[in-house]
Order: sequence, then structure tokens, then C-alpha cells
Amino acid sequence: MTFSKSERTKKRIIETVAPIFNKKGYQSTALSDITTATGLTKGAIYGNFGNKENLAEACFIHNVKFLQKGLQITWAANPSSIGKLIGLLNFYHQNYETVANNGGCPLMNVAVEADDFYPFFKEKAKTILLNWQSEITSVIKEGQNSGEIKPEVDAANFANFYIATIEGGILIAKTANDPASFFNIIENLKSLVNHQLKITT
Amino acid sequence: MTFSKSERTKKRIIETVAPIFNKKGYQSTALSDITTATGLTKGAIYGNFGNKENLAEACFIHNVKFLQKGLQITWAANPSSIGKLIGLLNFYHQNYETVANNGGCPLMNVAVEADDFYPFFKEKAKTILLNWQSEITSVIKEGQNSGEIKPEVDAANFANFYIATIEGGILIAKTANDPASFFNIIENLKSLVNHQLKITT
DNA sequence: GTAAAAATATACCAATCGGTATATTTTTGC
DNA sequence: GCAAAAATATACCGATTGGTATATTTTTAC
Repeated sequence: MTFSKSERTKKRIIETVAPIFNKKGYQSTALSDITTATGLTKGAIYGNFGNKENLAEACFIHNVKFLQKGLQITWAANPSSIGKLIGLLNFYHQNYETVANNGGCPLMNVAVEADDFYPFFKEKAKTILLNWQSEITSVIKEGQNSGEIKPEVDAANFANFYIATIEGGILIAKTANDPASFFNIIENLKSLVNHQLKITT
Repeated sequence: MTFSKSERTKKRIIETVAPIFNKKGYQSTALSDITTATGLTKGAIYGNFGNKENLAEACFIHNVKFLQKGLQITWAANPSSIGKLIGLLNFYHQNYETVANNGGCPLMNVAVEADDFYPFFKEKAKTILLNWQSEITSVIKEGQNSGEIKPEVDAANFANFYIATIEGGILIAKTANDPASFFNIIENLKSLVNHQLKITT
């Protein structure tokens, strides 16, 4: 076997507990939630992760990874910049239920929870957000260099608008229990990409 | 005096504690935070509010009220529908710092915290959101009836987009410590109101 | 000003929190 | 299969949690 016992156990713990952290919040999730869900004792949890914060961080990274992989796969599958931007919106559309059932966008959850009283996690959220912003901005700029996207568009500005609308859309749809509102918002964003960004020759 | 002792004390407690709840979260704010901030003892807090949840609810309502009043004042000051929609965006622009310093949008905070494990508060957030959606939708429909706004626009759809973008903008700006990104998002929304909704004769 | 009522403080409760030292079990390498 | 090492369980710790019964203080109404 290529994975040690502890590696397999750690993975199992993370996969079991990550959705709980994302739903309940990182502070509100108690050690007892973790031991109950995993069937392990505190000894095992602390033996593998040292403390609760380390486990919470590992789970946050795990939660974010699903969306990061979605972006990577979308980027790889779509050579054009417009295709990348539309493709990512399709990815969010297709995976809304999965994200919602997992407790919503992990970036938003951590950002809101940690924003004013949890500097350690606040920085983690900020880093993830800045990465996302720079990914989208780069794609837009590439599209401008290749003559695909209007040169007068402010890339960073549009990237922020794009991200904000996705995040806000998830929040609204989840709060109102209305997935259709998210799909509509995504369609509106697609339309903006096609009309404000795309050069139609 | 028109206000009884308890009425004045309740008001003082709410005004002192509401920002703490909004920043720390309703579950993560401890009774000790409340007694420390107010200088009162648990006896006084429980004498006035019965339990922590009642106080939390009163503080949530208080936090939301600031934004609801902003909407009401904006509505009253702007007779036209487009004016109302643009005016509300100006209100958010002008009050971003205030909102940010108070812990961010109370609707978003409660929605995220309560979404998966706190049905009581989740319903409160949902109600506030639905009210907001119907307010914006009504303004758009009124504009359509008065010939101010394009009749082909889906009012509820645009209202959702409008709200989602504001909420997402607050999230991003607060997480990135970048108020300018919120202002840019608001300007983009204004431009959409003027170009997608407004009938330019 | 005084008595009743309301508001606040004090002192407690059981439950739970995150964390740890140590004992026991399981896995690993040979 | 056996000994060393790693992983897990047990039993505890002090601190803090929300909450309450009761005592004390302050406000109110007359």
C-alpha cells in the first residue's frame, strides 16, 4: 500500500469533517461533533492534527479545492478567454446543488466568520480571494492581447464584478432556498460576458 | 420621562451589543462579551431579554434597520424608479465604511451563520431577503408601468441580480480590505441600471 | 418620604468546551 | 512472529458556556 495508516485516516477525517465545518462554522463546530462524525476519539484527532485549528485549516483547504479544481478543468477545456469565462459560469451552474449541499461557498463562509475576530482565517480567505481575482483578471487580459476581448474593458474591475455576482448569487439562492435565482444570475453574467467583453466581428 | 428605566436600558444594551453580534457572530458572542461590553451583569441581561437568543434577535433587527431606513429615505427622496435604484446604490456607496465598521451586511452575516444549522435565524434572514427582493422588484415594475423602464425586462430577475451584486461586492471589498472594489462594482451596477433598464428617448 | 415594584447583582449550577498525559491497541519493519 | 513504533482510546484537567434562584439595590407611584 502506498498510503500509511495515518495518511488514510487523516484523509478520512478531513473528508468526513470538512462539510461539517463548512455548514456549522469553524468556531461553532465542536470536538464532539468531530468525534461523533468520525467515530474516533479525541486522542486520535489530536494525534493526527495536533489541534482543532490545524484540522479546520486542512478542511478549509479541502473545501476550496473542489472549486479550484473546477476552475482548472474549465481552463484546460476551453482555449479561448471567453470560453473560459463562460465555462466557469457553466461549472457553477452545474455544481450549484453540490456546493449548496456542502454548506455553500467555503470562501464566503470563512470570510464572513473570520472577518472581524479571527485574523488567522481572515488571511486565508483573503489569499484565496486574491488568487481568484488574479486568475480571472489574467484570463481577461489574455483575451485582450489575443484580440478576443474589447481592449477598453478594465480587466480587474470586471473580474471583481464577476466574482461578486457569483458569490452574491450563491448567498441569495441559498438563503431563499431558490436555486433558480442563482441560475438566472449566472445567465445574466453570461450575457454580460458576451456583450460587454466579447468582440463581435 | 417618556421612556421607562427598562426601555432605556434595553435600548442601550442593544446599541452596545448589536455591532458585537454582527462582527463575532451570534453563536460565537458569549454572555461574557455582553456583560463586559455593557458593564452589566448576567442578571440584568436576562432580566431584560430572558435569554441570549432574544437579545440576538433584537440586535439583528437593529442591525438591519439601518439599511432598511436607508432604503426608505432613498425611496422618499427619489420620485422616479430609476432614481430610486440609482439612489440606493449611492446610499450603499456613501455608507460602505459605516457598514464595514459595523461588521458588514447583517443579512449576509446571519444568512451565512444560520444557513445550515440554525433554522430560527435562517428564517429571519430569509424574510428580510424576500422583503428586499419584493421592494426592488416593485420599483422596477412601477417604472415599467410609468414608461420609465423597458417593459421587456424581467423585474424579479434583475432585482435578484442587483441584490446579489451588492452583497457580493460587500463580501469582496471587506475580505480584500479594498473599499475601492466595492465602489467599482456599484458603478458597474449603476451603468447596468442606466443601460439595461432605463428607456432613453 | 415610604412602601411596593421593578431592575440589577451575586452566587451558584450542570454541561460543554479545547486540550493533555497516559494507557492500550494496532500497525509496521525485519 | 516478534519487538519497536505508531495510532488510538481512556480518563482526566481547568476554563468557559448559557442559565437560574435568590439577595440586594434602585426606581416608581402615591
